[in-house]
Amino acid sequence: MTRAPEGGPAPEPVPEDVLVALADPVRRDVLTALALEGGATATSLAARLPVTRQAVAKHLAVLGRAGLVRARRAGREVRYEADLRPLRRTTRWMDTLAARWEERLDAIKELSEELSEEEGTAP
Amino acid sequence: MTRAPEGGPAPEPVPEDVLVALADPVRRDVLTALALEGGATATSLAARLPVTRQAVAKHLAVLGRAGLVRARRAGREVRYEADLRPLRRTTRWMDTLAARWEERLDAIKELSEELSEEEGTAP
DNA sequence: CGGATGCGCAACTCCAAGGTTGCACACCCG
DNA sequence: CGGGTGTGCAACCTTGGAGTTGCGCATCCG
Repeated sequence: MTRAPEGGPAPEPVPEDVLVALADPVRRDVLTALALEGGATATSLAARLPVTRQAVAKHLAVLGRAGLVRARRAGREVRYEADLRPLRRTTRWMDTLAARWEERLDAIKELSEELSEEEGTAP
Repeated sequence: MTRAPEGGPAPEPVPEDVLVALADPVRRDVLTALALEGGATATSLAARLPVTRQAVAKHLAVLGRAGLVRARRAGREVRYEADLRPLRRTTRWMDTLAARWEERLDAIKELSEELSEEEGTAP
């Protein structure tokens, strides 16, 4: 689930959501377990984590909102699987930002050096 | 400051701290402003943000704990500068994790397909 | 059929993060 | 020297995130 089927305009997961999702240690553990076991239910996850099933369910909802997890109903149980594409997208987003910022910082540094030269390295 | 001078064993900033730091929108704005202007004080940052100077100071402390920001005292004011290296380190860390997980997921998928074949594509 | 088993929803508690105000101290400058 | 400016620290308030318990409903299986 994680969202009502055909309910709203389906807010696309943005990199910010991924950052929020990964900021929590329990959520990281959930995602790790999901990736290592290739899918699990909220109940089975709660068994190997120090929290209750409901807590896990909430974390899965957050991960789902970030697009990192997809739910699949199988009979009476709900199987969750990890989707790592948003993660990749987020790292690329961060790298792009970092590149832009570094470029900017270099430009500023260079500019300030030029100013120092023009003024004869004045104090 | 951001840490007592010669106080403890100096807890090294880990990728988790970076995730926590970047999970907050105000903190992202602070870091952005710092990168675009090449350094600023808590007061000047508070001027262009919808929060008080003290709030900015707390955010700068969090960013500092993640290693994303360094403080430099200049007379009576404290100039903060962005350090993007922890950011780069974090994206690489995340990419490595993603790669490991994807590898694992592929292996599981392949395994389950083999099992299906052995059983004659049973339902 | 009837008891397990698994989920979802709702109400409630708890605490830390984010934010503010107030004040004292250090510093620069006219 | 004295006022203006910039910081740091501490107390305090408020909100939302994280977690739990309790209950009702659906589904599987002996």
